[in-house]
Amino acid sequence: MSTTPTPLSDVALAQLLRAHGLRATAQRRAIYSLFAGTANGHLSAEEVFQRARAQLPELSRATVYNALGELAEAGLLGVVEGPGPRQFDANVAPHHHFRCQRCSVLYDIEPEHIEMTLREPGFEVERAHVLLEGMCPNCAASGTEPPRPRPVAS
Amino acid sequence: MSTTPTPLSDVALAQLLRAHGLRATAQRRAIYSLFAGTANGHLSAEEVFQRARAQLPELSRATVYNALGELAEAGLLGVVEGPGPRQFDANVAPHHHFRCQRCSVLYDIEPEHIEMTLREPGFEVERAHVLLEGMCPNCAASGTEPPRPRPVAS
DNA sequence: CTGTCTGCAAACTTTTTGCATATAG
DNA sequence: CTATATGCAAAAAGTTTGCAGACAG
Repeated sequence: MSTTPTPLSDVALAQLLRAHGLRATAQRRAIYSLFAGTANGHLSAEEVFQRARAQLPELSRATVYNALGELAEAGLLGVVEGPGPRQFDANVAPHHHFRCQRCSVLYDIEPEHIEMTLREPGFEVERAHVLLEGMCPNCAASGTEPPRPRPVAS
Repeated sequence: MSTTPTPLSDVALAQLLRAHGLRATAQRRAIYSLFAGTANGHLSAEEVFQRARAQLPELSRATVYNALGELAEAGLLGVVEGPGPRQFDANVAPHHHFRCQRCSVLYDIEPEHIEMTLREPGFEVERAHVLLEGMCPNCAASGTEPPRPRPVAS
């Protein structure tokens, strides 16, 4: 469950970055490839820093924060605010989230799975984000174990 | 729009705090009364600190953070996470929020005004919070003015 | 009185910034 | 070659903690 996820070639990665107005540096490629490699990838800046440093030991936190900000601004990453550090999201399409109160894992919820109608005259809604909280299927299945604090980057 | 909102007597305030297992100190009364005085009150820890210090010059930030945490834990205040500092909310009942992208003001949205159905087997939803973003009636009315940064505590 | 709360200061976490150097295009 | 990005270090912003003294109940 944690072996070599490399669905995008380095070249394709570089093209993608350039297509979005960003220079294709080694750091940005390494950072973005972490997300491109994950289907349902939610990572904090610190997690990105730890993982990317495995490939680029020189990498600094400032660069990680800069790069994540630029990738988000370019529309290549989404941002999920919530308790604890900001989470960056490989899934750019509008969607919702479910945070498990037991294991803290953040799940994507496709917009089709939430039917929503708003009745509020005067408010021009541009975006809607639903944050669901409760018990995820995994934790619901594993009975009444003690809550784990926070999953660490593997 | 900013004059003497004191709908709860000091005594009632003290009783309320004690009823929730908290000692009724001057600091907690001052802090909680800021919220009790606002219908749609959303304040950050820093805003609370600034306003409450007007009544209690000795007040320290640590006490504000402690008190807000205790009030939230006691169920007297809600917490709204988002971009920027945590916001504390006088409205304890479950409800949603609308953040104006122009003026950054956070509005309460009553749950009745959002109809929502979730279809996700396996996930046991305990709470749902919708964050809407767009243009509030005020800003929509005032045409195309430049976006104000963030409203400061008056 | 006694346990809880406060104030102060210091530490901690997360994120941003300034500046000299390195590198993509 | 030049504008942009990086690394480092320092600072900013937000929040938590330890401890001695103060105060509610």
